[in-house]
Amino acid sequence: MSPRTPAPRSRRERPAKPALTYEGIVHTAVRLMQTEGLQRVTMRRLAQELDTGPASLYVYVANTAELHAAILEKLLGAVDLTQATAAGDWRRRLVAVLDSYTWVLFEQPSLAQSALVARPSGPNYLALVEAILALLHEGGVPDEQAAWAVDVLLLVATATAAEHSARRSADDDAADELSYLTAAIAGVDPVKHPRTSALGTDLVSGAPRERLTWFFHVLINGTLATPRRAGSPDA
Amino acid sequence: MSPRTPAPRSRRERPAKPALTYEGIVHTAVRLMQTEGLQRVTMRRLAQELDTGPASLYVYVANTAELHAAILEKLLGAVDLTQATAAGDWRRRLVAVLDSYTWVLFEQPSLAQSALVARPSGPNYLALVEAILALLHEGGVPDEQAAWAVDVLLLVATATAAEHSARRSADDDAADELSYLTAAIAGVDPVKHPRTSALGTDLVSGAPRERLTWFFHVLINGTLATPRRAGSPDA
DNA sequence: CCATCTTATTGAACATGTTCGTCGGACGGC
DNA sequence: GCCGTCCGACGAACATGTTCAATAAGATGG
Repeated sequence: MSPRTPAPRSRRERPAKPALTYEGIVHTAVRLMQTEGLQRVTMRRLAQELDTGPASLYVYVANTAELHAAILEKLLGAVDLTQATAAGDWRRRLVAVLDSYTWVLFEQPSLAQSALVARPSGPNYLALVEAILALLHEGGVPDEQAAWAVDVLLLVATATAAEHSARRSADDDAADELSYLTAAIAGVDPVKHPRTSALGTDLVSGAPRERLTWFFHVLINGTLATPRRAGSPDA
Repeated sequence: MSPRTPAPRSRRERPAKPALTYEGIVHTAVRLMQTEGLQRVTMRRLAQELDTGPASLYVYVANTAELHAAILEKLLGAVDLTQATAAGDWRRRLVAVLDSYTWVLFEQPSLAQSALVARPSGPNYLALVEAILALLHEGGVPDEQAAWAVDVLLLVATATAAEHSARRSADDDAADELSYLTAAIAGVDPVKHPRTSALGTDLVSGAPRERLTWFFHVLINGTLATPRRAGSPDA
């Protein structure tokens, strides 16, 4: 807005600046993301927006990953948790909640990446955990298993989204198949790697979301079938 | 080796330089990692080691993540795949292979993080995939499900390791419990979040490796119980 | 044997994350 | 009301990833 910073005099002697706050920083970061895109939400750009220097932010935020995790936490407010208390099959409702979570992540895959190393722990995240735990409880999953199940469920969802943070080629859809993996599988030696060769492109095929839904069902079924102490139910 | 670059004259007019190669770059990167630690394996440091500029590396490697993924691929040579063809319960052997994989990752968690966004696709990785597929086949897992199961299995292992790339506090073991999550769970409202409150510290307890082993069993059992088309076996 | 073209290479530049020593104001004790 | 202490804020600095236009070397064609 300012047609070039009016006076380059030291910020130190500005009269009344609204004093930095964690909440203020995160709020500004979210707004910046919505207006200019996530890749513009850098420490420096954010500091500029707050009319200060980058170093000042480090008093409230440990690093960029934590900042991004804080943004994600805010975005998690958009996750639809109404299914948690709705009627119907609990599995379907649980998958619905997880799907809603992944919608948010797939919009901003690089946030998912940050969330892996600096997990959010704000109210929206806790509400999500609570909803999943309630659904698992409703499904008769023992507490011990539910505590870890919620972990894997969110881990798989988050990691799957994070995987897509590299794929960018926005225009050409055919280009996303140029992955080295696809090429490597195609040129594999059928003698040394019979199974890989037999499955071929099945290994890399399938829409991401379809896969993820299957993953969720695997985890739910597996949780029901796997007590904490013994490794497998029939071993 | 050179006791301080003898002559700082332009590299351009050096006589015979061994010509950059992808293999050479990765080999040097691995050596550098073993001698100086992973955090020293930067584009600039690596270029310096190869007596060239950083830009030259980008002809062979797309970015740092891909470089790190290439390093991991080399390290995967240490994964013990002998269990794949051994005798005994296939589940136990499958978990043994996956455990061996995670040992490598837990040594260098930040490599796991890179591997999430830029998956390795070299011979060692393919051998690992082949081994897992063979074991799933031996267990009677249908091909369609096996193709996706190998994906989740490796995803969970990799993501779990990546989660640990932040935890650093090498000396004080008690400090790793200062995670915001733990605090958030402790101070949760029992009325709004009954399930979370009930489980309490169970949500964050458990040795990482014990958890991961349980995850593996969940995935194996779940894969056996979850066909590709229908969501759940009893729905 | 020379002209031309392709391609790897490179130096320089820019934006970023993060740290450090210092400074200034606010707050509490007297 | 004064002073000393403490802590947040800040400017500057350094290392990093990544891009780009220019250049040299080798291949190709005549």
